[in-house]
Amino acid sequence: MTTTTIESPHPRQKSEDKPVFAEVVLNLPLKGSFTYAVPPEFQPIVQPGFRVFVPFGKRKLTGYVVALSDSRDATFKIKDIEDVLDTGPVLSPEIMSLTRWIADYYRSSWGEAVKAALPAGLEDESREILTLSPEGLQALHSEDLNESLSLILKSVAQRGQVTPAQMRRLLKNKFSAYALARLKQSGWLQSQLHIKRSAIGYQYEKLARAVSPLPDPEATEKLLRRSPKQQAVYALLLEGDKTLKTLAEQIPTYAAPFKKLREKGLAEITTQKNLRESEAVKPDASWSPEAQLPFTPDQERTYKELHHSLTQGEFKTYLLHGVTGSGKTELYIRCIQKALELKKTAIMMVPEISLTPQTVARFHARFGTNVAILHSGLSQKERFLEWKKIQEKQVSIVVGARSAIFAPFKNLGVIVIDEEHDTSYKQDSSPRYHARDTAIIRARSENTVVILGSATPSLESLSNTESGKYRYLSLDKRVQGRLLPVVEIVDMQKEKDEKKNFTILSGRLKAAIRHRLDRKEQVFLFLNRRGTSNYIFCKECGFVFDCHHCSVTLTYHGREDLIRCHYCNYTARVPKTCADCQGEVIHFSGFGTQRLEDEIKRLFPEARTIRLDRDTTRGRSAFESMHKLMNAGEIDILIGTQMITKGHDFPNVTLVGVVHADISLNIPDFRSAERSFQLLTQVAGRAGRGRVPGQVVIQTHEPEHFVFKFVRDHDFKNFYEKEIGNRKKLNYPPFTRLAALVMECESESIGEKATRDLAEAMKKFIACTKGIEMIGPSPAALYQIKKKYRWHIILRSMGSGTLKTALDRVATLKEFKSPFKGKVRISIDVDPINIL
DNA sequence: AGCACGCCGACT
DNA sequence: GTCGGCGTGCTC
Repeated sequence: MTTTTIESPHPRQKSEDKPVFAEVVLNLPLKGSFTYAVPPEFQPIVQPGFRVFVPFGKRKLTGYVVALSDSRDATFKIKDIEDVLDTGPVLSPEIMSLTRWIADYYRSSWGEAVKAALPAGLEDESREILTLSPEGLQALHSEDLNESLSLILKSVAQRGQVTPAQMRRLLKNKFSAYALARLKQSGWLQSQLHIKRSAIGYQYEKLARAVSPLPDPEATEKLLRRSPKQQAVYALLLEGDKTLKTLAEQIPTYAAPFKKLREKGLAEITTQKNLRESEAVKPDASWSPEAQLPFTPDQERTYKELHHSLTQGEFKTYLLHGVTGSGKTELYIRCIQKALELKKTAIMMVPEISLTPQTVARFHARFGTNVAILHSGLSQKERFLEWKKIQEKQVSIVVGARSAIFAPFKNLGVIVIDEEHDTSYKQDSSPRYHARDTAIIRARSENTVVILGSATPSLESLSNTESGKYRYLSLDKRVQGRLLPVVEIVDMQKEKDEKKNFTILSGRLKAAIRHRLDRKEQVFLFLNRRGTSNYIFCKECGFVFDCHHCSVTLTYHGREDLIRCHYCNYTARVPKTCADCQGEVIHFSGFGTQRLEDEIKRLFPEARTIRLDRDTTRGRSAFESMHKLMNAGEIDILIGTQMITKGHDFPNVTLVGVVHADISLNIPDFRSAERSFQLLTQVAGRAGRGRVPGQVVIQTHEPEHFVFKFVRDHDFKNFYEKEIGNRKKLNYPPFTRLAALVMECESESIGEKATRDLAEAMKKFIACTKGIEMIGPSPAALYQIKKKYRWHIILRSMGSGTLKTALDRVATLKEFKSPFKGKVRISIDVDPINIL
């Protein structure tokens, strides 16, 4: 379909007397929609869900039509929609209501939420392009100009054309908007509005055509008399414009004669813009679906229940709790198969880092070309094409990370969320939505089954099974009777005191590595590098200082020599001795995978060692080659961060070493124990998935911490009981709801003042509002990120309703709306997953 | 978010 | 008196 043959699936009745207005939302942090008039030529076309190009202030932007109406508020002047960018709605009613919920719940604008739901790069924008006029050029050489004027003129002269944004970047603080305005006024600079059309949604095609008006037949005859080939081509063009492709099909040797025709001025080439079409998915003839794996009785029992809900087509959320290797994926696949049998569609979500070629291959093996894949490794164009496959119903399944929840499916049958506890499901920029919770909202309005799967469910989800919101299902046996790994905890404090071993590796872990190397088995060493802030602990007993009110590890501030709670701002001098045993206290300073690698190479020079983390891994190809090497047995020791703990299956890894478990344990966050349990269980699950039972060695300075006991015993149930008790005692989620206000500012003093002012203003009404509480303000745990200082204020309430009311109130405060000359940025994170 | 307008101190 | 910084308010 080209832009010239616009059709609407539901042509709207065109009425002469009633003007049509469109409510348009924009990808700007602006609440509310804007009303535009729909010019008559667009009236039969435009529907809610269409993208339109609209003038907005001095700019032109892509907007999304959310509603049509025939009346309007007469309080402002109304502009016309300038262009319609689609031939059909890109937003279904389902996605529109989902994005509206996101905007409302996570406090972004509707347009921002819509932007998150569509593949990136679709938006057209206008931008201003500046060029130098002849007078300007002359002035640059002859006139006596001040610095800011001449700098601007020079920058334009140098590059031919510049956008204001480029100029700002070029001249930094020497740039003056005022000077630019004057230059434009004087006519020395010319400004033009260029519309930058997104290349993603369109494709351009070369078109051959006869030059019109046609020269008189006699002249043409004369020109072509002696060249039958040219005549043939020309005759074809007279029938109508031809793409070069069709021309080639009809006359394979068209090129030379066509060139002659152009030289003779009879033909020309133009470019036509078409809406990009996705290539039809070609069924792979050689492909046949891989056989189903037989179910264990456990799986069979679980499936029976899921099957029931699937065939009922009801909204129901299941939490599938199954240890690593218990066959969750096979269950997901069967449920998806069931949905397809029912002529429905399916969304399969996995954490970004689990979306490995292995995972993808598994789905391709079972569903062939019926699967679209959405992951961050795709280019914008590839991503758009995958999205288009879904939109055009060429596929019925999507496998993808967070944004797959917006897959434009109709008739959704099941949404699977694997590793539901994974924190990557929460987007960390606006709109800060949680894909799991968004999935449940979507499922509710589309009567769909949701399956949340995890070996280590989040406390939130598990407590939802207790309240009856979710249905709990468990798979507690590993398929083929595989054994759970044997977990040992090594006390690194003792290692130092008793064995005088001050290196990274304990004697126990070294011996274990040696043993595995001798047996030609593989070793995986895990080091969590997300230990950004320093903490204080006792050298003698390993006691870590934490806040009594918040149960959050206190962070050490070297500059002021203080320790501080990043929730409630409790501050204290660094204690001289340990509160527990009077021992000497020191502060933690970390080491990374690089140092671990050096150490390993020194200790085991003969072993083939590879390190995989953000520094050594660029792109997915590094993963793939690592994977091949591992499975070919070309690597003995793999050193890595969290990146390699998911979605990879290494059957010959029999030893997993967690080098420094304390890092995740002491992240100043109330969820650090839960995180650590999940992480350690996950990492341990990497050991011994083949025939050989696995061994796990965890090194820590706090062997007494309750998390380790439960990790060692593979005891999720009791971990949950213990941790949920802690949460209840301290009033944390899932017993309460949180929202974090995050202030960011380049100036420390201004930011501090703005934060204090906002907190004061909030205190006034929080104090007299029931069921809501303010924690902080305090400097953020990550106090400085990219030259910006950060603070936060946490709001805690009993229910999400109270929280919403309070946030609505906050949004009206002038301290929130215009925080200090616009230098301070305030964002709201509802249901924050990392308060750092 | 971006952009214009308008107020005020600083200096050719 | 102009220049240029910066806060304020608006965008259908």
